[in-house]
Amino acid sequence: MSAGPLILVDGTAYLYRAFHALPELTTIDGEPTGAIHGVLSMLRNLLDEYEPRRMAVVFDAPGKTFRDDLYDRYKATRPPMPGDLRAQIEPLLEAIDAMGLPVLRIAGVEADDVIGTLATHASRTGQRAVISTSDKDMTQLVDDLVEIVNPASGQRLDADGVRQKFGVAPERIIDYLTLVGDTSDNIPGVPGVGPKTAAKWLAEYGDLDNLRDHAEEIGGKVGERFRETLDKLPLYKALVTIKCDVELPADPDELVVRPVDPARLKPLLERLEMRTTLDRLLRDTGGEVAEEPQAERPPRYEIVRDAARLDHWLKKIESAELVALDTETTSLKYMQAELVGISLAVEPGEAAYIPVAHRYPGAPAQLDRETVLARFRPWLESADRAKVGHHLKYDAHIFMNHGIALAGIEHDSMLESYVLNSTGTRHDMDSVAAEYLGMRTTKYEDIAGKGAKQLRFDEIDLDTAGPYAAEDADVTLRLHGVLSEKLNEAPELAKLYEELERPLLPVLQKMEYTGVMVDDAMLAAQSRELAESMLEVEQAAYEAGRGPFNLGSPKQLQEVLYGRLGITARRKTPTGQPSTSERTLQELARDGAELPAKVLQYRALAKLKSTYTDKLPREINPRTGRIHTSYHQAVAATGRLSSADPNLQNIPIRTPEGRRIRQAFVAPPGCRLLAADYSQIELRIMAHLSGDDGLLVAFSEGQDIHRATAAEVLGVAIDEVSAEQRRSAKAVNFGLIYGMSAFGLAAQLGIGRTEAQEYVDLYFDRYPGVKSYMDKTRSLAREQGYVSTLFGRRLYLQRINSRNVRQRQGAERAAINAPMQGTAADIIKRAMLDVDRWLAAGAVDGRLIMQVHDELVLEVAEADTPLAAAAVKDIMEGAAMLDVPLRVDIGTGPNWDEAH
DNA sequence: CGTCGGTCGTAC
DNA sequence: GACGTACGACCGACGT
Repeated sequence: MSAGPLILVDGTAYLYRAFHALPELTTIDGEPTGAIHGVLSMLRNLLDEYEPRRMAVVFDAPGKTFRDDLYDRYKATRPPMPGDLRAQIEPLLEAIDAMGLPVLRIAGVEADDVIGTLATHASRTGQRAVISTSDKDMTQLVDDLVEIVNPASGQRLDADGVRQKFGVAPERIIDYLTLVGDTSDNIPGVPGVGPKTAAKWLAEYGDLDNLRDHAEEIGGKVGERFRETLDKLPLYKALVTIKCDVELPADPDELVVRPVDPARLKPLLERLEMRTTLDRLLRDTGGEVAEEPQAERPPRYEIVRDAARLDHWLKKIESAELVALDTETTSLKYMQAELVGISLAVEPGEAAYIPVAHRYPGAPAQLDRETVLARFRPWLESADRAKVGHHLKYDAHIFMNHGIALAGIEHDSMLESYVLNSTGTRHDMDSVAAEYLGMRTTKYEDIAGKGAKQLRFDEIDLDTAGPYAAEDADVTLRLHGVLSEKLNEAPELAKLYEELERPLLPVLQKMEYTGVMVDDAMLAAQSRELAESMLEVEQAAYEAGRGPFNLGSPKQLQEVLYGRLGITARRKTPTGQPSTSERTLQELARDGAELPAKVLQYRALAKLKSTYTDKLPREINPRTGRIHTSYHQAVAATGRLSSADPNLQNIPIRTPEGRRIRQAFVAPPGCRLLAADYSQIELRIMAHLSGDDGLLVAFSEGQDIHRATAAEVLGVAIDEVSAEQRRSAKAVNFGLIYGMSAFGLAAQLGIGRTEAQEYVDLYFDRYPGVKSYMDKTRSLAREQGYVSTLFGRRLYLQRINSRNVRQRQGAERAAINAPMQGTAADIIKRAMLDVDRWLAAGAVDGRLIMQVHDELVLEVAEADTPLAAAAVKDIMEGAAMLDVPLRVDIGTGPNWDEAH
């Protein structure tokens, strides 16, 4: 057998420790995962520490053991296993097995016994073993070759350690435990005898047998007790003795650590929302990950550093049908990134990296960046030379930074992956390659390090950087091969990709590059005002809270509120803590509590300041004086865009104080901002998709939809609907879009649950088409596992048939919402393409600058504003032909606030 | 001193 | 016992 000890893990002890030591965790759908997290993390530490070749993770089997037969009170004081823990066992075992670690669970005995048997076997055959457990009973197994390590402290116990800790040798631990007993197993031992006495007696008399023979010699009360317990001692001894001759299902020598099985581990840990753990496990095992059978020869990656080879590759790409293209740069921030190198691949397994700006001590000579770009320019700017990339929007930005307008963006494998299945995987290249090629690609972190000492790409050694960079192009080409084939098998999706997502890419690139002008002086002034207000509110809060504390800390607030002030908690967070959420505070404030009101004010101010007025000025590019967000095109499950760095899709509007921030989004001199937003687009889509007559009529007659709903459902005349009634109807309308329950509606409106249910019933009674549409959507989702938008975009719902009620209901709500949210996303994307095309035709001087889900913002030359407003309205309203009209509200102004 | 999960809050 | 989709700030625990 090999070197290195056999590692024996007390899985049951791990499990309980993880469950009790860690906060409760659940997935978004409520599946408990805390213990799984804990156990996997402990296992990972163990693997890091020992890098074992042989190992067993041992768990108690469910059901009775021989000890229960011996002693009917065995473990009788132990509460039954909590349901939240029990539920985690099966997935945990599955995960450990998928990690390649042998799992043992043998009926009729406990984990201790299996471990005892294995440790004894190891020791007898001259092998070392390490037992990882926090259970002191196991110390009886320690000998010259077997030691124990505590998973929490990392403390190791060999025979000497046991002697030090317990005052007896490992061979005497059984006797020791017999005397002392074990409360957790409900073994009383000798009353009055604790660790000290037991150790003293054993030191004096050697072992338990000899001690019994001299029972009469022991004086005092404790001697009496000992003599009273004598007849029970054999039973106790049998109970504390670990059984070392368990019949094992397999040869202990077969407990070999296997490679991780990503195909099993990935879906499981993704379901459990343990992506970080997953990434670590896959990374840790590195080369040991089960390899897909290597089809062809190893890839050939070339680093191009001279003119002759550059010519060679230029010729190659000129004649190639499709070329995979990737750039390496100095930064992820596209507006400040500079080109460091270009990667190309023309056929799978054959790629080149052309470094142009690696700068580190001893860097070899490279081709000059300007020369290379000049040579590449015609090809890069040619619409006839087809390129494929992974996230080419970024590369387009980089070339733009060097004055090159990338054209011929034929394919983007990130968008292909997104259209195929928006939720099955993340869409970064490493994830997509793992998913569709079964490949573990080199990650940036792998070559650049991470954290503060992460290198910029131009600082990375060419011998390291070259193969990585070339691999990116190679993998992109291979991915496109697989993904385009899959897309062609689903014509609806292919169309969506070809006609919507792919053409949108350059439109977004232009929007980002243009950016939006922001008045930083105005934001700075707002920051100062906010700071003043915060100071006032803060003082008032300290007074109300009877002393200062960190207003930004929910935890401290919780202590002050429910501790110091003794307010009764009326709400709990999902983790069982008394809640300090806005809702809760609002309720408390309404009841007259002073502190909650102040905290709410403070929070609102702090949010505005830190997230917006402080943050946005820092995001202004000094070169352009503008903010350049990133629109993520492959993130949202429903097909929406998202915006980040900074997020321009959550700029406040609802409150007057927040709304002021929009005044800082301005048009440059000579221009106006034009904001155009779809009115009630999701409800209109609901009307269209459901075909409900009542809704269709209401919309085609141009009625105020919430008012119309209130009138219809409550049976009042449309001009007699009160504000309160309209508010309720609005909540119902929005609730429907979100797949709401009566419970949720009740919470939203602050009414009783039955009342809410009556409202919902009444609604469905009046709008039967909506009811049947919802039912149909749910059943369709169950049957096919996905739902579709009007334009064929699919959203797969992994959990739609889950046995877990909460998970399933969550998926059902997503199923209801996705067609409406997704169709709206499709429509505005179509509108963006149309508006862009119209702008490109040059009738007006204007640019698209923002998209906020149902709103487009343009910057237009002052003189062109009326024309642009009319045209944009027409284009957007005509972006889709539904059974109800699309309505667009248009506004213009010097800033975003006034354009509404 | 960074990372990460939890909680909260902004938008549509 | 949660009405959908996002991004991101802050806190506090934890690991280096």
